[in-house]
Amino acid sequence: MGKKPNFKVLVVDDEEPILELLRYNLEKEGYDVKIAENGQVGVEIAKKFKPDLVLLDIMMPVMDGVEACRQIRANAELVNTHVVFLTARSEEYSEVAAFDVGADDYITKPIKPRALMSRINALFRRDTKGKSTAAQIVIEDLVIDRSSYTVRLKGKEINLPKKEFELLYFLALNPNKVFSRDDLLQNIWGSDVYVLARTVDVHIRKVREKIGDDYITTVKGVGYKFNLG
Amino acid sequence: MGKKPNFKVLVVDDEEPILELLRYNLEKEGYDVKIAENGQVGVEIAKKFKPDLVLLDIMMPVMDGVEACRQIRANAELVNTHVVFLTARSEEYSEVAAFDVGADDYITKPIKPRALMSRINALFRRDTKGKSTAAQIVIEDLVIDRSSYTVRLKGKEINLPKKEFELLYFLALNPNKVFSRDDLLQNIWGSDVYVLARTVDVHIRKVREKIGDDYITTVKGVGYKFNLG
DNA sequence: GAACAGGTTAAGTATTTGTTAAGAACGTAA
DNA sequence: TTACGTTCTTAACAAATACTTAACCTGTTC
Repeated sequence: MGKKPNFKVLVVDDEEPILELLRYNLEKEGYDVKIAENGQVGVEIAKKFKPDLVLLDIMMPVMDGVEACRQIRANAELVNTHVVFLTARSEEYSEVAAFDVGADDYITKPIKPRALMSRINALFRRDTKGKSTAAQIVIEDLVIDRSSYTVRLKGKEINLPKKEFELLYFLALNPNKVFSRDDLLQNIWGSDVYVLARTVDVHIRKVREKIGDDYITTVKGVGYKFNLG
Repeated sequence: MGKKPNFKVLVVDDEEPILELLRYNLEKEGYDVKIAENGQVGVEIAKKFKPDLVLLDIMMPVMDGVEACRQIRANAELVNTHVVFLTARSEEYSEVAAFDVGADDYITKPIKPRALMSRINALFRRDTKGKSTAAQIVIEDLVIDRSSYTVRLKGKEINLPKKEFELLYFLALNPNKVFSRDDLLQNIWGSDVYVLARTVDVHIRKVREKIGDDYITTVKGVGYKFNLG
């Protein structure tokens, strides 16, 4: 289904079935998943993998979750990593310890995949918020409104599909700056999407078809730009 | 993370770990937090701090929660302060007393931070809503009346079930703004309810069935919006 | 004119949404 | 309580529409 923008999740648990359950569900949601069977291995992988989220069982052999969390929190490269504990209902006391060590949330077993996914998605949603996005860009007769996802040209509303809208929005956000097709693919499609550069041309054409040829200029051999002035 | 508009919370409990657990979670949510270890200290701090919410343990040395609540309620400057009791499951008898003394809510230990935060946020949401909530929204032929929970289209009354009404109401309250299915679930269903995003589609369809297709527009790949203008 | 870059078009594929229906959950009244 | 009617959620399939590709066209440069 919906592709997540490259979010990486590390699952650390000593129970094989739980690892598989979580891996399956997370991958289905589009996350990049790695697993570890105890805290020590978990911490090692975390250092290399630099996950955005670690799901950490508390009771584990070799190194328990609380200690693993402490070590993760101690690593400067992992400051932006979320840590969520998985605990059996009985282990209530570790709750306090977990938060002391810097957990972001904790989830009690038995795990309900749907609820878990919902909470994880919410966690990342908060992250992605606050992106620098102008609510509205006004250039001459053109009004590009991100909150309503509409474009108005001389007051007349124009309907743009998602990719076309984002293409126009991105270019207009950086007027007079030329972007190569690859730049545009990176910024609008995302870094993990593989599509041909010429795909951009087709979208550019569709946008021009709707707002006219005046706003977007081709810089031959380089790319496209939105002109202002 | 999410900054709350300066809401102040006072936590009164004699157990250190619980105080810390609550303080940690509340501060993470963006609240301004103070703590007290018994009712007497709690009341004193409350008078100066003027919190928007007091989380009050019932069983405490020096002065118990019920008495503390009574004193808070007796203070004219604290009329708008919410009081929520924290109790062990066994202390059921105090429930009646708690509400008699003017408690707003009642939460049993062991405390689940996630659920607690959810309830607290909901409490404040109700507060802030009061201002931005229109009793009646009138758009062209459509009248949405929150107090009577009814919708009239061209004068004819239409019966909408709760979810459908709230969906329409929420969208109409923020016209022209696109909301993703997840946004809608968060705002209407609540942050602790886990249902599939496609559930929204079904409700949208039912609303459209009743008020026609003109008011709610689909923005493909993004979500839904109520159109105005 | 050959090589190259971009424009344009159309077709196939993929994705998203619409719609329906079944049953779970909920509330209410007997 | 049970029975009933309603509402909510899910799942499945159909329909709509967006996206990507590839092919062909145009114009420019050397």
